[in-house]
Amino acid sequence: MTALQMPADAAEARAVQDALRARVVLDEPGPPPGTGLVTGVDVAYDDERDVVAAAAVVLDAATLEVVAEATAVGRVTFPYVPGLLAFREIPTVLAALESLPGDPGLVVCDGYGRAHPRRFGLASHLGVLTGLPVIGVAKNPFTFTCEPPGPRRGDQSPLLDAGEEVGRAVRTRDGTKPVYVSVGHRTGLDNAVAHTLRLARDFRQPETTRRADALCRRALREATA
DNA sequence: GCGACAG
DNA sequence: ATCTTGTCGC
Repeated sequence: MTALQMPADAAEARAVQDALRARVVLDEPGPPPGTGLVTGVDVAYDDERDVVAAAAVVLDAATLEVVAEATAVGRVTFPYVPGLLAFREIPTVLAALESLPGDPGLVVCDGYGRAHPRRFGLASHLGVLTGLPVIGVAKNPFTFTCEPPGPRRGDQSPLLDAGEEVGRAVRTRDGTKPVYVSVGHRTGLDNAVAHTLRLARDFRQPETTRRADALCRRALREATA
């Protein structure tokens, strides 16, 4: 496990990303969808008090039942800067992941992996630091472009950065806005999309994200109260 | 120079 | 991310 480097400013943060990018593994397919464990991670903030809470929720990939969960609370140590989200979220997310009783399996996080100005978004960063397979599922296209996917669940279209496919817009529910999937670490894009569709069985967002979102909000509320 | 911009 | 009521729809 590589330690997180906390840069002093944005320029240093970009340098860290450029240095770590070479460690991303893109030639592994990743765990087969529907088997083993999948872990959702998410973070909630109280900007008034500078408090951040993270949650990691482990699901059985076949049944989507919760099998373990952990939370961590910390101080905000980096501002939100587009392209540098990882430095704001990762310290507390790592603490939550390390509190889990066992192996997390595939990690699913909010935001992007390869779909990033320097090809090193949150999902890539988290993957390199932990060594785990990680994918990113975001709720909007960031700075990238794509044709709208077809209207039905499972329809998808490439997410493009100057003509290069950096992710996929995926319709997880008929007639609802797509989600944006990209690879973080040790996972292929087609497999990441397959995982996303299995996890988004009942709602637009993956069940991992929904569970982690609810848990980190609760942890923040309890830490702040 | 200006606007846009994961969470 | 977060601030926030009611409201439309399955």
